[in-house]
Amino acid sequence: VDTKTLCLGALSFGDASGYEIKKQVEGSFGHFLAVSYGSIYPALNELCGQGLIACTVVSQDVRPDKKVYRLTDAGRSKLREELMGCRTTHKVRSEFLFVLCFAAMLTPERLLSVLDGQVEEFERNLRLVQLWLKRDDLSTGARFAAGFGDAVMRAAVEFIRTNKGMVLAGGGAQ
Amino acid sequence: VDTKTLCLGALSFGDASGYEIKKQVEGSFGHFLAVSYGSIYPALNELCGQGLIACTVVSQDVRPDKKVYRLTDAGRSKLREELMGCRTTHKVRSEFLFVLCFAAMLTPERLLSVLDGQVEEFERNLRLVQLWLKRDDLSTGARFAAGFGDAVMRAAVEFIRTNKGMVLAGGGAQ
DNA sequence: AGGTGCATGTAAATAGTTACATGATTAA
DNA sequence: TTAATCATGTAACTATTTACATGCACCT
Repeated sequence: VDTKTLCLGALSFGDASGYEIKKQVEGSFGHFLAVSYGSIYPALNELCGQGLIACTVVSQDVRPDKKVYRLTDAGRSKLREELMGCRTTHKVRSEFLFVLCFAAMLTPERLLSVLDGQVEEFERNLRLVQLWLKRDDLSTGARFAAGFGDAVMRAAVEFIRTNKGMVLAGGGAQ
Repeated sequence: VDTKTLCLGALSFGDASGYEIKKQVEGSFGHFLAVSYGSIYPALNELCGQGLIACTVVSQDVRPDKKVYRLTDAGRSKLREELMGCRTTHKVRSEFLFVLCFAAMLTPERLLSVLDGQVEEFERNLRLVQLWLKRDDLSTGARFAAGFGDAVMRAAVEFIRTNKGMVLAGGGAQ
């Protein structure tokens, strides 16, 4: 899923500006997708050029102007096509686990801060996901994705909690 | 963790060639790290030039020659330094969950194949991790990383199994 | 006085994958 | 005979992040 498809998907939930799409993605897809403005704005301009989305400039009295995009019929078709044909990989890239593989080379302080930091991050994401799950206008699919994150991150936190003692005792030479 | 640090880490477990490092990483770190030859070989050459690893060419009678690398003292220091100072992000990028968010736009066949495919992949990785966990020469840290993968992927498979019916019934309009 | 949020965008840097190139051996 | 395993490497391409540029309003 490149940024263009991500934008099409986000816009299928409702019209939005680039800024709003990023906020929305962080709030709902945050635990399994990342986006930056540097990729979102070029993607929106390209999609506009291809006629897959349409742009309306909205002047706001107190805030800066914004460009609100909406999905066209062609865009909706393109999204469906993409969803039907794309690969559906689930990739994890964890420097957290990599560093932990070498627990014996770390100081106990470092080990502790890495473990606690990761628990904190999972719990931050869990709160976001649970907030999301409370909404009653959620589609079955979106509910599945959020529930998946909830289940997996709960398991992760529980594992770290129960095995923290082991790694702290066994690691930390030096 | 860039590829260079990954190579230093892999070599801390024992001398190896680029080819062997990739196999080793796929077998043990596979569920949370990916590497390709296109990044491994340049990384090894660079590390060699910096004196962080040393190279010995081993001629084999029937197989092609190989370059076996070993960590130097400088390399081990560099690895420790890197492990002590680097950020420890845990990133998930899931096109699987993204596609599932739009379950209502997919055919039931597509939905079923995506769900089953993901379960299969998790189970493949679970088998690898469990094989790894059986080894008794495993450091506490490596055991933690493998156990984490085991716990999290188990939770993922269980979630998909128990919620497959829901998403199959609720999604698949069209 | 300074930080945060709103809002859009570009350019350079970073990092990585994919495809290609080569070639012998072994198992199905 | 066809594919897979062993083995190293390069070059082009793809994608994304980071840093920069700009600027007003609001809160502390």
